[in-house]
Amino acid sequence: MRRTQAFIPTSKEAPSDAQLASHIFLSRAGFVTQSAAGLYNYLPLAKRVIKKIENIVNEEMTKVGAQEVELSFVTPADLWEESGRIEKFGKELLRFKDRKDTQFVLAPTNEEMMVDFVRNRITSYKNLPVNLYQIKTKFRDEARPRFGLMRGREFIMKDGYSFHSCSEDLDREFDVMEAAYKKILTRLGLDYRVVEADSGAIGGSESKELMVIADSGEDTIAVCSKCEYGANIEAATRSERKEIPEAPEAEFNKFLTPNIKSIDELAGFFKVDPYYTVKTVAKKVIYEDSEEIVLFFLRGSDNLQEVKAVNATEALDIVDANEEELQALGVIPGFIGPLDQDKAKHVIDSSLKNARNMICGANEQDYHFVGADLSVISEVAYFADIAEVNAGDSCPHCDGELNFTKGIEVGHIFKLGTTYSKALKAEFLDENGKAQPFIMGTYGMGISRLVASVIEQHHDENGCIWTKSTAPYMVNIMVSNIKDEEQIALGEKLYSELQEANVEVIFDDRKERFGFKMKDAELIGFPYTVIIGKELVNGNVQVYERSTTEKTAVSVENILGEIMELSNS
RNA sequence: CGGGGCGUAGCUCAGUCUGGUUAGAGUACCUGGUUUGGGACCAGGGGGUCGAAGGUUCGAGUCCUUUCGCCCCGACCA
Repeated sequence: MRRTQAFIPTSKEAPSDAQLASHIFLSRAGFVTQSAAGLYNYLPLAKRVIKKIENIVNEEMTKVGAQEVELSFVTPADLWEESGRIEKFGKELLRFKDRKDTQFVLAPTNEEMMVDFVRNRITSYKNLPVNLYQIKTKFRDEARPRFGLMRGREFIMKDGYSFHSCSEDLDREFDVMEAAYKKILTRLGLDYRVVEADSGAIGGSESKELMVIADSGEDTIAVCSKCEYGANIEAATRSERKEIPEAPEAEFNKFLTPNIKSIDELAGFFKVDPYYTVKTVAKKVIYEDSEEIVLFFLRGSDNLQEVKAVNATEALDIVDANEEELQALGVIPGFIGPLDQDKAKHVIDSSLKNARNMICGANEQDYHFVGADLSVISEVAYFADIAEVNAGDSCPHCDGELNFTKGIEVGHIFKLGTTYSKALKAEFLDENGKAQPFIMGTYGMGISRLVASVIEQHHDENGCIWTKSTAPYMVNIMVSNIKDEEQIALGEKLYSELQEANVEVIFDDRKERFGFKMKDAELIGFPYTVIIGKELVNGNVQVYERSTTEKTAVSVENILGEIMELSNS
């Protein structure tokens, strides 16, 4: 491509609302433009990058036997009613009617569609397993899209679905997909981590997320300092605390604690480690057709992990409870405790099972219990892991400690089981001629988010630094002085030679000065720029490497070979 | 959903509080010239229903009402 003919509108200034490096540089360098909140247009450079990523995904999927298909973007709403997800997905599902007044949704993911696609077409265990995927636009009407391509409402996602006749085969495929996803991210040149995850709105049992490590990531992940363990904070677990603070010694007693409501105040008042206090978090728990106040009890040293709380209560969502709701219930904020708790349904964190020497609310204005022994309710109360792990907690798998880091979720793989096949009555006949629901897995990867992730991980103050596998063009030929006929002639020659050799090359033949064109090349981030300029009098050109910002002189005779070598390495 | 901010040239913004010729700057763009190793300079030029609708006024970018759009913060520890 000749730069004079390319549609690459670069600019010095980013949109005022751009915050992230990827958003700023992808806008400035002429990759994307915004059309509305969370909606972006892809310019030619972005389209090239997307195709590169898609090709790598396709190659790796083909290697493991997954087959590419394409489902309609507009999907009948009744499939979503059939699975029950039309409620669960809520407003994120964009719904509309066609001219015949039939309800449709824009697909945010395609479990239902894919199950419908195979049901009654694959009917025998002999035709299993099968793994089908597509790479296509998805739409989720997010309450608050942000960060450019990172969290758009419309985005490109690879979504894959596998169908199995037994769970062992699903386990096998799950591992195959994990390995394939890792391969893809490695090929893209990304630093990532595979972590255990919550299954969220999709449903299912085991799931893992592929996280690109970046400070700007929206997810917090806990990673072990010693072993491979990593988990999204929503799902992270820990082993029992090893260094336990010295326990306060006190007989069971009710203590006057006027206006002592927070954990800080309580621990300070009794001069104990918050570990020995019981924290109460009151939430309103929302179910499909009802809601109620639930009290969550934790150690004072822990925080409630809301996703775990949602799972423990099997709720659709949980929101804060307000004072009035608590008063209506008859509980006394600040002095709520788990002992003799009969006012509200409650969940107790498993770290409190059989806990002794605890200080907790006495369910009475201005009173707390000291020396409480929770083993008395261990038989009757509902315990669950609802605590968020803290930095420094012990790894659940080894003796390392957990540290926090930020990640961008670019992939998520699930063992779905029969959730959808049962709901949609998608069955096959097994060896005994008996009808069984498909056992499913689902595997997502955010293609447009990967574009942004590459830049989040690879940029400097001057712009993008594309990895070789993602670069829109491998080489940029830059003629320093467009009036120098010798320079132009060499540029033209090299340009056609590289094209001939199938190197993706752009030829900056614009009538601009050296600095202008260099800044532009740095902003866009081509891996290599061949500078044809002042060194030419010595028979040399220079190769500028974007990732190191170093310029190396190469003789005119050797430049073609040098570039071929660099672009293939 | 709750709270806040902003809509003026392709882009980044000033002007709005305190209404008053023809609405500005930088940048980008076009023409000509100079320059040619880090977004250079000189001269000339094109580009605006001031988000939209309604109202107040002799007069509205500016004041009032409505509305649309975009962005940010929040959705936690009893």
